[in-house]
Amino acid sequence: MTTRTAQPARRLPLTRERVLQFALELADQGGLDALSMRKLGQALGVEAMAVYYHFANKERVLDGIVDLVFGEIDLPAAGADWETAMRRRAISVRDALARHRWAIGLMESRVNPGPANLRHHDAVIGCLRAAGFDMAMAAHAYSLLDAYIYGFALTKMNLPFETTTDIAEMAESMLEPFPLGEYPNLADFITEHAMKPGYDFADEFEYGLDVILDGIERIQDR
Amino acid sequence: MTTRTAQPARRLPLTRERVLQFALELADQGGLDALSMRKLGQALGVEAMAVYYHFANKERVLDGIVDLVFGEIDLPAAGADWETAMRRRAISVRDALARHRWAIGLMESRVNPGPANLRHHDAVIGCLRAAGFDMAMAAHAYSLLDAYIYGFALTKMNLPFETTTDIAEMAESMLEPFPLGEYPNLADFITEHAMKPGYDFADEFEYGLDVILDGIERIQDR
DNA sequence: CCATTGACTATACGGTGTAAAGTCGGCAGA
DNA sequence: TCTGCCGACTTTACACCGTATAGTCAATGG
Repeated sequence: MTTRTAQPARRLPLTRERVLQFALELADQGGLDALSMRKLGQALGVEAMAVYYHFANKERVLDGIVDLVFGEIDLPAAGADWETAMRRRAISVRDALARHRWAIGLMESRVNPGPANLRHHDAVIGCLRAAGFDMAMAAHAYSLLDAYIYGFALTKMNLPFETTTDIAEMAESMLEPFPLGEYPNLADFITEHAMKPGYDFADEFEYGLDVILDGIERIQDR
Repeated sequence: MTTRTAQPARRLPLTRERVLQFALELADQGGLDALSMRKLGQALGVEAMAVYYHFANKERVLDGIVDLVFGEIDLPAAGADWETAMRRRAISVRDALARHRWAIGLMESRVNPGPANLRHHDAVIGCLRAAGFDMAMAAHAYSLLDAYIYGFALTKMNLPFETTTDIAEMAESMLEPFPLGEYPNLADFITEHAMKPGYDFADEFEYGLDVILDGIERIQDR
């Protein structure tokens, strides 16, 4: 009996799936900075270079976890009308980006899109086309919606506050280095609106989304 | 006569302004990767650590060049109606982000906004308020417009093609690893629309912008 | 039994931001 | 004129990063 049988499978072997799973977890917990090849190796119980046996470079790892995020997004349902389908998809993207804030700058810039990514694009275009959009109009609608969705996530991403009192502190520290009254409209906005109880910037998302969907609908109905 | 007078001012002394000017140039020419403290020092004819005498850390340098970009954006004109003022501002932001692609992820995430940044926000809010928007509606409009503007810049930023033939090559290499016909709608979209001569994704910007402005106007008119 | 090979490790290189200490010329006061 | 200070910059060092290259070693097939 060798020591090998005494400790069978003391470590799971590396697979692409296992690597991506741990990479996703690292990024989710500590942002992209926390996802270094060395830390990834350590999390897997392996040297950093072992990952390079399964992935050509770090960029391919990023490709992989971005496609995992795409896989979490609900595809537009086939049965529903385009407007509710697009609305639900938009919220699903927003939610996925909220769960994976590190992904916001990466989702749109993949040179090697994965299958979930392509399937997602295919389904959205298919939904719009099935609803009677011609190609140009489908392009307009898709471009407009995605710019808004990703842009909202981007502007919301690093908001350094969650609560109303956080906003107050933040605003004060931002305006503090400048003469009082230098930015009267901004000051008004903060005191009269952003600091009001019940205000949550995240609520703006659906408001703007509906403005866009209504605008597209009016053009399409003409 | 010393050698000192023979070579007076052989190097300009460092100032915050000069550092930021060179930092901006480095970022414009080679992206954020090209802006390291060592390269910045080298461009200034100085050791990297010299910059730290004028800036607490690299983040403060980034704060500085982001505010230079904000300074390039046209403030909404006071005289014009809100819709043309917002339209011109949006295009001005789009142009500034096109000149400084590296800035796209940074503009919205500054914890220490500079004066140009704050002045910009103040002017936009002031323009909307002067046009009769109440605070909530001004917040809706501003949030919607900026999400779209920055989102469009983000989705357009890393598009790896400029010409129609580039699109064809790109699309082929993207779909090549997958079975033919796996993504029929996407394939249709590319062949029937994106590859048509005269198509330019950048044109989508103003289309979507007008949909949004019209939508806001209709709400405001009610 | 031996050669091969798949999966991983070890080492090294050039890069990063930045803390800490050292240098040095010009200037203020005695 | 000498002295001590101090602003502006340099030197050195550390811990990290992605990754090229070479080495190790158990399992496997002939």
